[in-house]
Amino acid sequence: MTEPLYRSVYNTIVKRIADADYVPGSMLPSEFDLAAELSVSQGTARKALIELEQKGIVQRRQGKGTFVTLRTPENSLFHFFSLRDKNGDQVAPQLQTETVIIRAARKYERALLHDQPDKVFEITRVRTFDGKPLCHEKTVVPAPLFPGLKDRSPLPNALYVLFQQAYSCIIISAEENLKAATLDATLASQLDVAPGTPAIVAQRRAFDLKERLVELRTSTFLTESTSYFVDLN
Amino acid sequence: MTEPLYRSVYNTIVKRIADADYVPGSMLPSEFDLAAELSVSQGTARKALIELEQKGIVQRRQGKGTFVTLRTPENSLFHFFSLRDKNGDQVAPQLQTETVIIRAARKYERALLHDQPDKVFEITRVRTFDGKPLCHEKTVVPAPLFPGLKDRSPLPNALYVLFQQAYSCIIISAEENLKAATLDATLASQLDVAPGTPAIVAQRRAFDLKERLVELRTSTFLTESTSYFVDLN
DNA sequence: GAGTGGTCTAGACCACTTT
DNA sequence: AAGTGGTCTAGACCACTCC
Repeated sequence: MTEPLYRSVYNTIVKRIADADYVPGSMLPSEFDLAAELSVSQGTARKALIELEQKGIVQRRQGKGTFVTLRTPENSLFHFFSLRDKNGDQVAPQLQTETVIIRAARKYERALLHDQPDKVFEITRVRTFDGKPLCHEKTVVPAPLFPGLKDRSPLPNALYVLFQQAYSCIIISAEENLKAATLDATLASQLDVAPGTPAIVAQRRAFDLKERLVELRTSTFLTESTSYFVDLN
Repeated sequence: MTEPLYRSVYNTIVKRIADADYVPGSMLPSEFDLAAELSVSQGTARKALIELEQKGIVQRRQGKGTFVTLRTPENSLFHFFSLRDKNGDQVAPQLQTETVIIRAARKYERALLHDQPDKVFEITRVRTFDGKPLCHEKTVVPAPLFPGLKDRSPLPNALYVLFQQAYSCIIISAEENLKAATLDATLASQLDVAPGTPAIVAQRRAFDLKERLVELRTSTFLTESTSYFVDLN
């Protein structure tokens, strides 16, 4: 075996979460119990748990236990919505409008998304902040992964909370590619600004616990009173 | 003592790097030697070293040793320049023009920068990629921290390499706030595009090993053939 | 072969949370 | 008081690098 022991412990726990043996918000067995069950030392179980915490898959709290990360509107925002206001505080936008349709996947969507879906849901939303439109989002997800999604509209503000609670799909990480653009007439009118207003356009790819690409999202942000925050390390 | 032992080991090592007892590129004492010297167990020294590696301050290589991170043009680019081309590959821009001046610090610069400098160096550069202008950067650093900087012009492509080698100032982390804008006539002509072209404007704050804010930078990126990549975790 | 970091163990004690 | 994770120790053996 070239694979370290703690890695197999890690993988075992990931599998159990993916299989809903351990559900979000619940407590994992203690380090001692996990170690005994998997026939490793407590230190080895601990190392696996620490890596799981660093990946954001579990959360550890001294005196309480280790818990499967529960996506809440708050932490979902914190991890996956990077706009800050002029004071550097996180922006909490409101949902204004939403449309959900099901349609055939475009060729590139089929090629990229998990399991090469023939059909996808397309969720289009406009969010506001301080009473003014702030961003336009077009989210595309594989239809087979989220049966009945359309019937749930209006969807909650934080999609990833729904994905986790209703579909056991836990979003762990995402990448965005940003470009600058000027708004065309259509988008400008939806965001209630003049055509030609500059905006940041973000192309997102989001991955779940099994490292499957389960979402493509195009967000268009106005940056007059907010900015997109990036931490470089 | 509320501070854990490994943290004081960590701080001791950071201090030694800041004081140039350990210089970039050189090997630290082994875990065993550090532990003996500081009267802790090997495991505790190890924990400090692992944290230093996660912060990017040292690099560990099995069989070889632990080394103080050396900023090279390559890794400096990798960590602090997030533009990707259409294939998702890192963009390596060339330097086109550069001006360095020394001037009085503006009020907000004096308030933000380390040690509230009265004078600052302002470095203005245009970078190209594939033969075309790609970005305009205005970098402001405290003059007292970088004596004689102006006389070194033309500065190397990667400023942080110079900061480290010539001034023992090791940049560890940075934050950027991004906005979208349309270029005014001046910037547009410098980047050889039409006025009104959309661009991403990034306001950077860079911090060194001692967590001092030592640089303010405003970068203006064209995003026609590149995009600004962000990893969300 | 000698020296380095990487993995793994077994045990101790501390700090925090809940009952 | 009991149970959790957090720190710390002391030791073993493995994998990799260099001479």
